[in-house]
Amino acid sequence: MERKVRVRFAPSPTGPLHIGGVRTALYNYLFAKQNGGDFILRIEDTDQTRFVEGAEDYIVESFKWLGLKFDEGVGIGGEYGPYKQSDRKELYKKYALELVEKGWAYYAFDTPEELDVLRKQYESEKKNFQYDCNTRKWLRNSLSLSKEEVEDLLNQGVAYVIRFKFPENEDIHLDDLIRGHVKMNSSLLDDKVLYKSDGMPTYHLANIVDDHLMCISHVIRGEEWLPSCPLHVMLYKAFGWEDTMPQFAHLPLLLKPDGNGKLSKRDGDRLGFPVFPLQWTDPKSKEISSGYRESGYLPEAVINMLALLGWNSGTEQEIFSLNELVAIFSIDRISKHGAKFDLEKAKWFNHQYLQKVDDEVLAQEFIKDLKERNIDASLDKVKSIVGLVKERCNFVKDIWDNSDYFFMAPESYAEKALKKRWKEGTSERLCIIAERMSVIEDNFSWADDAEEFLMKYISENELNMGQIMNSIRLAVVGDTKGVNMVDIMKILGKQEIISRIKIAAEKISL
RNA sequence: GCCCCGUUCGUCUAGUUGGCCUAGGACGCAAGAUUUUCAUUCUUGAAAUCAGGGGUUCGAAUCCCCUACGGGGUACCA
Repeated sequence: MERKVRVRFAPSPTGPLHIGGVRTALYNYLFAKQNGGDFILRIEDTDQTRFVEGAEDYIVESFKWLGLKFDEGVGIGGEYGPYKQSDRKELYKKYALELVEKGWAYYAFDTPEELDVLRKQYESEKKNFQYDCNTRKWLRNSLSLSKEEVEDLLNQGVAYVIRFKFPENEDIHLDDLIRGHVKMNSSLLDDKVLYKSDGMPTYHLANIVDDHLMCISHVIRGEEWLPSCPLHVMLYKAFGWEDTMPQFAHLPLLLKPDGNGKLSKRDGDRLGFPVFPLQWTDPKSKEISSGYRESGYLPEAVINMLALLGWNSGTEQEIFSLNELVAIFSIDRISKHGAKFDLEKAKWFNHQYLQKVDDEVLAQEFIKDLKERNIDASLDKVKSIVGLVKERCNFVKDIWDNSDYFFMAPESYAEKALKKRWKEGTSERLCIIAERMSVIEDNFSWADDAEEFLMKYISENELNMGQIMNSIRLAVVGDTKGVNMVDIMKILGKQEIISRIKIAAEKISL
């Protein structure tokens, strides 16, 4: 029977949400929506020592910004709650005990310190210590100790953990939606702790219990879980839940743009791009990590960029809206190898999306930048300026560099441009032009009339256009950059243009 | 060390049932065109002996084996 598709994104609130995590969530979302399924947010906070203040809110806020909506979960609710594992704490012990009873798990009384000593000792002999089918025979657990001894220890309240008991020499098979068939031998696997001495389950137990209880149909998660997947498969078997075991899909990781290893927080700071969706301030160190949102990325661009990092549609289309992605996404087109993050391409995506944003929206954003520079300008004016310059921008914050001359007269003139554009006689000629232009009637067609006049002036004096227009541009803009000269004249107006020309003619002497 | 996963232009990738691949696209890069400037845009180009070596086959990027390299895991972290 076809099961309803239900997937979950299950971060642990140990800090800001990593961009790789966002991609995992995105793929879950796309898969769920494509199949008319549910997308669930579960918070996995079973490690109390790593809890970070504000991380949970950060996660919720991030998805809000990205526009990925959960159907169920923390902050939303749903029939299968609670969705935070610390709120489900009481539930897990029963399942751990069930496994002990069935002979799939056992109590272990070894302290972390004791195990640490063993690990070090093995290491010094260039061997690897593992709590497994061989070593458990002589370690302190309910398999090696007598029933009475175990009961005594339990009654005395001695700290214990519950470990999974891997059968000896058994091949464990799993079919991964991305990797295909994977086989591992149980003798190589260690008896993972399922239930910790602090009364909390580990990831492995909580994950399987919750996925089962929440009727999860597909587990789409990072590749770092692939090695422990055989344990998860065995847990389903041990509980007798094989029939409803979810299908697994292990995603390749996001890698550093340079060098090796997976993308980390440090790389972002080092290479100048965000690794987190939103800016994050570490509550303890107060260290600030940049976010996509604060860096000026549009959520749609981030989504699109992430979707194409390790997946492609098989067509040559690269720009996709969320809904288009939902329609066309497929797990079997996810690549198997890690992907290096590409900052340039990320910028390109943002450029594409910035062009689609309405001029008025852009203008409103840009007005905030202007206010910070103590510049007041009408929305209408800013709107037309934005319309002219946005195609040269990747981000809203680029607008200023491409339009500053609309808001202030040049204070200096670019040296290189001067050398190239300002020849002997230029100043004198511009004086004449300014005089003649001041006669032109100052109405809505002023700029066009001015252009017409300039053309005539150029041909009458047998000059070439570049000489004149470029020197005017230099006078008005202060550099060789800028949009079409007539458009600049239109927006700046007659008085301002003439004044800037006169000032330049005066200031610049060769 | 051991286990698992991977390896096509600098980067993201197409290539999925071997032949239409003299390996395609995108980002970036270079050149040219347009723009009187800068940028955009457009066109063209450079860029992968398909990690290397062995097989299988009439034929392999595509199948098999080995090696190398990369990634992940190896916690009472997730």
